[in-house]
Amino acid sequence: MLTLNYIKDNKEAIVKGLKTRNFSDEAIQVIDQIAELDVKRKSNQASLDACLAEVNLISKEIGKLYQSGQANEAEAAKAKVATIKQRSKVLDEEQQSIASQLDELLLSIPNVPHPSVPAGNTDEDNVVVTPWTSEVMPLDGGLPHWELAKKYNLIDFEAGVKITGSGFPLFRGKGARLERALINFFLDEATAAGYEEIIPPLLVNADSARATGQLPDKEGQMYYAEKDDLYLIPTAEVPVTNIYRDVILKESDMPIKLTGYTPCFRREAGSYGADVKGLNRVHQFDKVEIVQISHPDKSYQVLDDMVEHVKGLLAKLELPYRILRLCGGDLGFTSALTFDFEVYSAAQDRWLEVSSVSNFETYQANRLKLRYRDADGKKHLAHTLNGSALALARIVAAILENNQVEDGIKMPKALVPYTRFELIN
RNA sequence: GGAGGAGUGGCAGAGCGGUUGAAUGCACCGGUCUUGAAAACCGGCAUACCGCAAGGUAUCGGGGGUUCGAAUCCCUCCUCCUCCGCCA
Repeated sequence: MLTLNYIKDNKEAIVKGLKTRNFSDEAIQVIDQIAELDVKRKSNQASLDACLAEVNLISKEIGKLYQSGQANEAEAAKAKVATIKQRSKVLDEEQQSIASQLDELLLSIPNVPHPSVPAGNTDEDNVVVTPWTSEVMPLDGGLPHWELAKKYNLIDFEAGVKITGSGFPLFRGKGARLERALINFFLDEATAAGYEEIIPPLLVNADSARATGQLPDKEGQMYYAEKDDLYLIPTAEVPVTNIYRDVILKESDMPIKLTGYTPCFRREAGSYGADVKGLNRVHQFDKVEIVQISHPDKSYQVLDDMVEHVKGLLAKLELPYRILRLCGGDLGFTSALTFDFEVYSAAQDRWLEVSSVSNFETYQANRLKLRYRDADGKKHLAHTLNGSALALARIVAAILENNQVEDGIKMPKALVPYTRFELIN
């Protein structure tokens, strides 16, 4: 969330940002409500502090009175404290109510979009920044991946349905091998680019989910283990970024570069039909995530680096892709600027989102309480960024569909050392 | 799962109802001394909020309670350690 000070000092910028996100004028009034509540909060806190100070002072006197045997005077002082405490109790309740109202309002404000974020309502309005990049042109048509999966016995969707339910694919044989090859390939590439590999827990507590912004606004997206009050991670971003929750870094610690492979779990209630066919949208998928914690001055350079990294992966996989700059309406709640990567699927004649690379600036860091100390010893919020490098299920779909040759499916060269086979047939 | 023990500042570690936001040591920063360094000595050194400041308030694993007053007593949750049980 945004900090109170930022909101007070940058009202214009926030209002403009909320408009980019298509917030209504009524919704934008929260900014003023927050400012008013904050004034109330300060004056109430001052009164409360004064009360408590008085109680503390008298209590010390009572101690001295008892020690010097002046019990009567002490009793009188106690009575005085009792009246003050009645007042302080009221003030305290008031303060707690103000704090929770303020918190609720603060949580309702999304991140301020970067100036380069285009206006727009839906994914139709996203701006294509890299139109088409591929050395190989895909075949026209061909079979969609769910048919290829069946033909070559790579993915058994029915078995997944029986074992768990719809949206839980079961990979087998060369399909499983391809999945594992991709995971290893992505991790090796990230490691070569200087990212430290992490294997995090797959369940997280509410504090962690809140810190990266999944709670409260995306609660319904996560699987929840009620008995233990834990959430299945929707992305490695959650556990990996939370490593640095409540941490004060040295300036020289940054940038911190982390990568992690995890399965990702998403409830994704709602949509049915062609959009969710096969691997297009599943409840469990594998993903290699890259995360960076950056100095605020460098974060946009870091974002560019991460975009370049993802470009490199897609180039090595010889997949045709385009990059989109997300418009205000499609931008994630916590993000300031996001680039989506989409891979073209000839068989389905559509673009599949395979990566999303974002700069959250201080928005996550504020919830995380992730700060660094500058040369003068002053503390500032760091910037956090992350991106998929890459999301597996759809990449598998794209590789299968785009590499159909007469006698099977040809693996991209870069992947062969990992798959140890060149052809699926 | 059962039985015990423990959680205090960056680390180690005292305090176990009153002037303790917290002794002491180490680490760290500044200074004196020195040609320089070490040693020695002097000073500084938690976080958040409010305040121009002086200063005030809160925080001794989290939450709640008792009390005029809680790091200290009670309840509860969490974490760690030891032993037993179970187990990939």
